[in-house]
Amino acid sequence: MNEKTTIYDIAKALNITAATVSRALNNNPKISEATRKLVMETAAKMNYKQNKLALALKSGKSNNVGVVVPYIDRNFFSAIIRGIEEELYPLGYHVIICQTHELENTEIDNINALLNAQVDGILMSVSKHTEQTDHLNHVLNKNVPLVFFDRKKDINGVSTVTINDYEGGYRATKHLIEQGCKRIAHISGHWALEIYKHRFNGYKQALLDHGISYNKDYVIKAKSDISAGKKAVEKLLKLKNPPDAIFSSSDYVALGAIQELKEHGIKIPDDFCVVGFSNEPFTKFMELSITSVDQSPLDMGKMAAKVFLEQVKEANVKIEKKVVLTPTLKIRKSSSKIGKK
Amino acid sequence: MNEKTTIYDIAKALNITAATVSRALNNNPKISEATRKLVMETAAKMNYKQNKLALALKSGKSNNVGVVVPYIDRNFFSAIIRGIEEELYPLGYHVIICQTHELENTEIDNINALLNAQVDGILMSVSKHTEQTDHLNHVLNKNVPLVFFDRKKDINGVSTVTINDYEGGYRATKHLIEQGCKRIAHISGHWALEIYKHRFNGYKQALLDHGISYNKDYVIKAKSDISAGKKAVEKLLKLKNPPDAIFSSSDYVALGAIQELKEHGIKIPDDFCVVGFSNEPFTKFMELSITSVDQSPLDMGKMAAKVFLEQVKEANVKIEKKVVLTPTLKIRKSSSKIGKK
DNA sequence: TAATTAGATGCAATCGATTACACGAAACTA
DNA sequence: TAGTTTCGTGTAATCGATTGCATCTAATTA
Repeated sequence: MNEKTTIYDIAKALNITAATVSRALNNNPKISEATRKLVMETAAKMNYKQNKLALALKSGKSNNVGVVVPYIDRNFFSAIIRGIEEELYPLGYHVIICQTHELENTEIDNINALLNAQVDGILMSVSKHTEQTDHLNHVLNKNVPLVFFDRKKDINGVSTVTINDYEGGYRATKHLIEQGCKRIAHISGHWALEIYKHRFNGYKQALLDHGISYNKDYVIKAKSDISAGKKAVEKLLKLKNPPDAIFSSSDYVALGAIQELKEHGIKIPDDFCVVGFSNEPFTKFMELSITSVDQSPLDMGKMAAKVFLEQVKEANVKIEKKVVLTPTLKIRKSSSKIGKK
Repeated sequence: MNEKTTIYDIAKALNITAATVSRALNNNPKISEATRKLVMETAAKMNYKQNKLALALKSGKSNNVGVVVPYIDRNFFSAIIRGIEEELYPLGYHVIICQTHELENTEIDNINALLNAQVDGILMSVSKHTEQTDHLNHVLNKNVPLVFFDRKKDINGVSTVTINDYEGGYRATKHLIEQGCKRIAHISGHWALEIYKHRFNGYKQALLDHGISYNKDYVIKAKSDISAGKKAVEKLLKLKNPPDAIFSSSDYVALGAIQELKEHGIKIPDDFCVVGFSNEPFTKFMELSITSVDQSPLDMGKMAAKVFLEQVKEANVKIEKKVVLTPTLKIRKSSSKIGKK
């Protein structure tokens, strides 16, 4: 029962041409009302479904977009994907998802695979370890719309959707200062990603703007996981003049830091405040909920999709749009000295 | 610079036929070594990339599989997707993701869209509110391999990958009994999903097997969110003889329950034990970490992919495979009366 | 009534790759 | 040397839908 109805089957059944069937189904005005109705009914009766592949081959449009992220099972990225999907699905697009695992080669493979699959566009967050840009230029040469979100490379003609990481760092730090913290440390990430530089810059500027001098010893670069957070705290506590607060560029690091601080019997937020970054779901769920910078990933995804759609619309014009979203500070217990009940 | 090389371009450049080029690229033994080499080199030079759409149309295989889940941004599902991807990517498949938001109509739309896109198979977890099965039978009629994971419908000829929910419920409950809990309540989910029935059955049987009588008042059906957990606890605590433990079919409900219990000044795990289900990441991160039943979503995804691949391989034979994975109980603080340090 | 025109449909090429079949030339067999 | 293989390529159809151009009929116009 391999039921597969094509326009030829319909044509044969009605003793007309496939061309006529095609026109009728597409509401071409050249077709008589009678024929159109007849074709429509027969198509429904025969359970006809348009073969998108044939259409794609003919039109050169696959109605698929590729989304490339480091990991799919991180809330931040899956929420972005969800945003993209919500925006694109109603328009008939499908989303093909790839993960790079932060590997440059995997990223290159993915991009090539997506191009072979004739996707109509690629939305991506570049991998931490990507240095080359040949594969990205290749996308542009093929005239396939490319949009970066969150993590970007500076390539001419590519639109980006990011958050203002500087502002995020600034606000988080300012908040800690307002809580009365005097010696604020910062745990950063891999500086190959400029997002971490920006967060650091915001941190530094907030200190200076409030008359606090910047102390190099208070800044640590670390991986984005719990154990890195623990190690960082160990190191910080050994300083002559240990800090009384941490602004971390990662929620996982913030969590590890908190765990380690507790081990040392340090009371949070009374004696030590902690702020994370990303607003991962768990930060809210903890008994000692963690203050964090929200990146509104859902909006970021939607915005990236919209930028892509604009590019599709204006295929002739070269658009280079830079959308910067403003992050929000979610203040929770881990940094709420003031106004504690 | 719209560089798009086809086999015809290569053919023209070498003054041979596209057929020969195609054969050379596919290592057809009928082609002379000299020609093959020449074609290969020219293809590389001209930056040729096979058009998968044309191939798909010709072969009837798109090398895309559809994955349908209720939500993409729940760890359980995104981890499954990751598992599927890891298994299928190396074989050249791409994954097209759809979410139903638990809506039957959206599910139907998604399935139809995937069929139109000529996917080679559909892997799915059915929506909570799906009652019809027409759209699913339609998939089978088109001879498109269908695999259910986690949530299934009983349809003849469809393979499934699930966990043994009964066993999960049984082990969780047995564990609570071993901790000395006497009055164990159970918070279940929407019984339209048989997974919840099975977990309940496991719970009930564990009680009976250990000489504890089953008390209907201890069982509450609730949605899978935090507030539902709070409400359920409120209700349970009002009973004449309130319970001293909860086995919840959801981690979110377990979390809500714990929050509410704390509000009532009840000490966990000393006076009350709680076990959740799904092993969501946050259960591990809490200071009072939550015991939970792990469903190994990564393995589930991989297994679903493998079952799909088998079906593709044996396209002529009808395979109906039922894989049941055994869940693991992750014992954490929320239920560790014994052996507490 | 003859000529023009609008309306509806058919014809055939196209998108890019694959492949059964045909064919010519070289090599081998008897 | 005539007959048979073998080898390497070319020819053309195919997958399903779209579309510019040609064609035919019927209706309108002069």
